[in-house]
Amino acid sequence: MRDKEKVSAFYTEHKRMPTYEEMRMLFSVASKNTVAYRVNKMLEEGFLVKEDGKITLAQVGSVMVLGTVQAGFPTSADEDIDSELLSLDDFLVDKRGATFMLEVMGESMVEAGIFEGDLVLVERGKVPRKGDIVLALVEHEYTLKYLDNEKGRPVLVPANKKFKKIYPNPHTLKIEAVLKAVIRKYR
Amino acid sequence: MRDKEKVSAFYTEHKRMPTYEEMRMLFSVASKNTVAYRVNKMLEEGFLVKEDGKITLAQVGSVMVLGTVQAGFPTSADEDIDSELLSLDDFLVDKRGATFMLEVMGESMVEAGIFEGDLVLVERGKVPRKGDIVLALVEHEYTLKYLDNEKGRPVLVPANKKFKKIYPNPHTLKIEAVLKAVIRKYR
DNA sequence: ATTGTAGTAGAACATTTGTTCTACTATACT
DNA sequence: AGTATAGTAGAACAAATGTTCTACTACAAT
Repeated sequence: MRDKEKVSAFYTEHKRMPTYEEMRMLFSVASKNTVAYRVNKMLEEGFLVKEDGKITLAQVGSVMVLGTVQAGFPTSADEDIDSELLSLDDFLVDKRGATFMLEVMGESMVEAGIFEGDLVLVERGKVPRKGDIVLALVEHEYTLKYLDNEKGRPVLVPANKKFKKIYPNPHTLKIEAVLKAVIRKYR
Repeated sequence: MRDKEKVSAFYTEHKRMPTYEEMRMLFSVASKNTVAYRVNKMLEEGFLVKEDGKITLAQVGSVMVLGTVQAGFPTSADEDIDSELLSLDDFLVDKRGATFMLEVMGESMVEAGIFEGDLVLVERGKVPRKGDIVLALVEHEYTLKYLDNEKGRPVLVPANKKFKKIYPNPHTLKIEAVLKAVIRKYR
């Protein structure tokens, strides 16, 4: 395992950068200067960056972003694919503290590709627009529906032909949050 | 904004904990001891933890995990919902460096709730099992299909009635990766 | 064989870190 | 009024941090 991977692994495990002393042990070297030497290289390569005198990873993320499914992996000849690293937290969460994860119950949004058991990320306080999928409170029940309007009145539209549109009382209707993302996790 | 939020915000922005001096400025206090005093409280409350003499956030994450959609938000009377914080990176990525994100092209998996434009997280090197959705290389083209077998021979099964099963040559079939998650992101 | 270069080692160094001490202030309680 | 108590301030502190210096080694190039 190369230095870079060790540093990355340390960061993922401890949620912070290793100190020079810790790197000295990670790299299995005897001198702190050797660490400084290698750290400098990583700085030059752009793998690490220095901000306010503190050394940090240039890219904190956990997934490599490739192109499309059809394109697949870059011809695996060159083994180290150093495309962009992405943090899913940064990618999917705009407003920390206002973003919540809920599990989907029911089949009312199957045609929108939202199945029972899926996880949804919703953001509170976001202004809902027509066409958004929203988490609404109707008749003391929370439900996930498309938001639309007919003649100025809000309508909650399910994405399942078997379900009916809901015409809630505009005054009691409460849009709790707006859908930001759907996540389906496999084993 | 309370201390905790300031520390969290600093962490999200800088990907590291603030030093005492930085906290002193964040909290707008004059003495470093005041910082130590408040840090101690946060340690007692369990908001921060000390590992190897280093202070870190007890929970590094960006989304609050709630129950089901039906349950919705805890009766918003008590405004600060301090349920568990989750990091999507930790949640969705097992093997850092072996996990890739690709964009879905085509409609061959719509019935599995995987639409064109969705993002998939795949893991390389994972041993594929029957029933998994896999990223396979057939006829020099990458494709996303269910993996099954008939009479010991591998079959790639689309989740769309309009598409046909694929019976690839077992010797040339290459399973590049296994599907770990599907992500659909809205505006 | 000599020269050059990349990497390592070990020590010395100035800063900065987190900690600890005493002292002061404000507020609430009796 | 007096007395706790929680919070802040400022200074002093030891320990650890990242940096810098010189010296040594191994290998490659000419």
